[in-house]
Amino acid sequence: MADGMALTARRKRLPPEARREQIVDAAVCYFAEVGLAGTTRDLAKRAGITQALLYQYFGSKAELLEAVFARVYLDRMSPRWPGLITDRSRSLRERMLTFYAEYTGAIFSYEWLRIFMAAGLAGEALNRRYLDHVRDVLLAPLLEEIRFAARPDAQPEMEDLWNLHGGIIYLGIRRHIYHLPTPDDVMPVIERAVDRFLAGFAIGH
Amino acid sequence: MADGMALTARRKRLPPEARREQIVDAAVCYFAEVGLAGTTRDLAKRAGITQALLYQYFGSKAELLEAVFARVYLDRMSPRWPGLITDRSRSLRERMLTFYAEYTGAIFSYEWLRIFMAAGLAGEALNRRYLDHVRDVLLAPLLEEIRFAARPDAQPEMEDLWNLHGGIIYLGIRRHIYHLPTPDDVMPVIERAVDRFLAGFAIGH
DNA sequence: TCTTTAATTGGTCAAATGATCAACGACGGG
DNA sequence: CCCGTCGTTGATCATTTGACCAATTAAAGA
Repeated sequence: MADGMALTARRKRLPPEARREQIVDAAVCYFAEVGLAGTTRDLAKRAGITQALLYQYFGSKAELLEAVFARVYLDRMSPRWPGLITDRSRSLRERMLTFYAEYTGAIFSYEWLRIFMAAGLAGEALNRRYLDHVRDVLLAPLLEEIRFAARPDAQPEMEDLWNLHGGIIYLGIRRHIYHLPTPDDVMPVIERAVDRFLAGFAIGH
Repeated sequence: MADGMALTARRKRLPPEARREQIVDAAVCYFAEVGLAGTTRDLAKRAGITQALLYQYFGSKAELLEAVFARVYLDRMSPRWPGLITDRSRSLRERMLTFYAEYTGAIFSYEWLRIFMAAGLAGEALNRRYLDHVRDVLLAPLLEEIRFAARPDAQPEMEDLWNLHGGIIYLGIRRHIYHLPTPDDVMPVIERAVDRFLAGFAIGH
């Protein structure tokens, strides 16, 4: 019946840039779901193109995965965060809550968490570079701010900050890696965690 | 020269149970390193046996992986922990520190963490069952204990406990999944985290 | 020592997979 | 309306991989 309609949908011609975008989009979704060992054929089928076309835009599967990594990580690290963290015109608590609201808003996605974890297991250097960046650009300044606000006899270490950070990230891991039920709104949990953390270093609101 | 010696080493005949054990041991190590998509041939090579021999002991790769999961998870959940957690003759802080010392001692291994994470990504139901067990048998009783000790106006929720738990587990993830440097001794970090947590609910030592 | 048992192996098959290429055909320019 | 460009496709190749089986041989019992 609708045969004519369905058949006319085949062989759509796209400008290279648009096609490339479409492939990377589909690849992000596909590899997040089935893991980095997913096949180029399944990916092509899901993207509605032929497998051969993938190799028109990417020289190899590894090259395609590079594009996937770039897409997933790029622009998910807001350049505003370092400035936000060190803005002493706002209370430290307020800064931390705003930061973690935006940060979890950026990375608590099915695609990001699963591809990041898969890349970690695969030994991709990308993860270490990313987390080094998190430590140097976000956590280190934040540690400075907390130390500045904390009593001299209760100074936190970087490991304490990783502990706070990990407790928050673990929420996303439970949700997207293990498929366990988690609160729809993560902010109340994060708020309490930040409050406990700051109180632990004798920092009031 | 040493040819005779080297050649006599080939084709060692083992009793089935011992050979099976050896295969599972090698498989745990191998799959933890390369991921669950590792090949039976590489595994066999590493185990010093032929690939065909794997199929003498396991009907399929999936069945072998089942044995790997069983090996990794079995007996890593001590039956002593529930009793330890609810033993009110000891201080809550002491119980929590003892528990997390033993718990991290049990699961902070390269093999456990990586296979557990890979299984989670692969969608194995095992992970959910394991974490449900952790919640029901360990965290739920622990939550009861903390609520008992906490002030009525500062009662923790399960999500707060997951937050503490996650912050601790994240240490192992950084170490074994992301290969990032972490403290050799995790207990000082855990001790401070537990202390902040308890203080947050107005529980003294 | 001889026989029997079964643990182990080399060889092989079928399917899956990454990668390649000649040919097709949709689109824009003349 | 025709033509040339190039995005796209179907077919195909070389490996890899899970799985299987007949032949081999180490080890135990008579």
